[in-house]
Amino acid sequence: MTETDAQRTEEQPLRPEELGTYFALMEAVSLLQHAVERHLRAEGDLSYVQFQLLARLAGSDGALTMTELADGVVYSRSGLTHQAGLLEKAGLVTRGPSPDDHRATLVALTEAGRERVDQVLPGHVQVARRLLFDPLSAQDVESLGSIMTRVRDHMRDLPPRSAAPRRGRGGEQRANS
Amino acid sequence: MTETDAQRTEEQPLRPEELGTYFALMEAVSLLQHAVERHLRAEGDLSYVQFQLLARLAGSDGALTMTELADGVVYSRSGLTHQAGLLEKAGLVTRGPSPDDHRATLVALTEAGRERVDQVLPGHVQVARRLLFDPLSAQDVESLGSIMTRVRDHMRDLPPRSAAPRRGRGGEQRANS
DNA sequence: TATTGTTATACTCTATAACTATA
DNA sequence: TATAGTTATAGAGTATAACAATA
Repeated sequence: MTETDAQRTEEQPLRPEELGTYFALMEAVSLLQHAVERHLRAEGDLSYVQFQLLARLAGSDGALTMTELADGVVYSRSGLTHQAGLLEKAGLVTRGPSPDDHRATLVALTEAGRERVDQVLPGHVQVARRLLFDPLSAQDVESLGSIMTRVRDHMRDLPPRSAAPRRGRGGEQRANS
Repeated sequence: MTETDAQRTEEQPLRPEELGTYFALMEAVSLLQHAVERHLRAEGDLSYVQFQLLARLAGSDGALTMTELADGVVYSRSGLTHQAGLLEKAGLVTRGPSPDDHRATLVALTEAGRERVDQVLPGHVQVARRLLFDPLSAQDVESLGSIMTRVRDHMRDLPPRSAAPRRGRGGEQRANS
C-alpha cells in the first residue's frame, strides 16, 4: 500500500458515491436477510445460522468437527456449541467423539436433517430469486459476484483489528472470540 | 429459454453463478456488519440500529415521529420503542408529544446525541473503507451502487414487511421445538 | 374504526469466562 | 502449554399481543 492510500484509508471521509453505495448495500442486504430468516423460521423452524450449519454439513462428504463447522459461520465457540445443541435436540444432527483426535467432536447430519434442508431449500432459493435476482441482469449477477467475492476474500485475509487481547493471541480463526 | 419467466421464478434452482453470488454477498456483508457493530459498540456504545436512528435524526432537519424514524430501520413498533427508550435514557435523544398529531411522539437529537454521531462517524467510515472499499475500483463502486440501489428499491416495493396474515404457503405450520 | 405508540412478556442469539479433557 | 469443546451466565435484540389515547 502506498503512503497516499494509507492516508486515504486513515483520514478521508467517503465520497458521495461511496456513501450511497454503502447504505444501499447495507439496507438491501438487511431486507434480504430479514426476508430469508422469516422464511426459514416459518417453513423450517430454523435460524439462518442453523441453516448455514446444516447446509455446510449437507455439502460436505461426511461429518465435520465443530471447528470446521464454525469457520465463517459463527464468531464464538460457545455460540456454535449452543446452536449445535439445538440442532441435536431437534434431531437434525448427531454429535460424537472423533476417533482421530479425542478432543474433537464430530457433527453429522441425520436423515431428518437432510430432509429439513431439502424441505427448506426451494423456498429459500425462491426468496433469493424474487428479492435479489429478479431486478438484475446476467451481467449484474456476474459483476456482483466478482465484486463480493473479492470483498469477502479481502475481509477473510484481514488481521483481526480490534481483537480482544486474548491469552496467547496467535492466528486464530474467526470462530474464536 | 424453454420455460416461462414465471415458471423460472417459481421453480427453478439457482444457476451456479447466482448461487456463488448469493453466498459471497451474504458472507461478505455478514463480515462487514460484524466489524461495523463491533466498532460502534467499542467506540460509541451503540448498536448498528441505534446508530442508524441517530444518523437519520442527524440527517433530518428536526424531530421525527416514531413512525418516520422506524421506516426502513426497524421491523416492529415495539422494537423501536425499546431502542428509542435506550437512546433517551442515554441522553442522546428526547421524546415529546407532537403538537400536530397528539397520537404521535416526536423524537429529537440532543447535543450529546449529535456529538456521539460525530464521535463515531470517522471510525465507522474507516471500517467501511478498509473492509469494503479498499479492494474495489471506482468502477466497482459505481457498479455495486447501481446494483444494490436497484435491489433495495425493488425490495422496498415488494410486499409490506409485516403483512403476514397468510399461513405458510404450501406447508403446514411447525410447532416450535 | 384506524392509527400511533407503549407495555408486558417471552424467546433467541451472542459473547465472556471458567472449566474439562486431550494433544 | 496449547487446543477442542462445553457450561454457566449475562446481556442485547426482537417480536407478538394486549392496551391506551387520539384521529
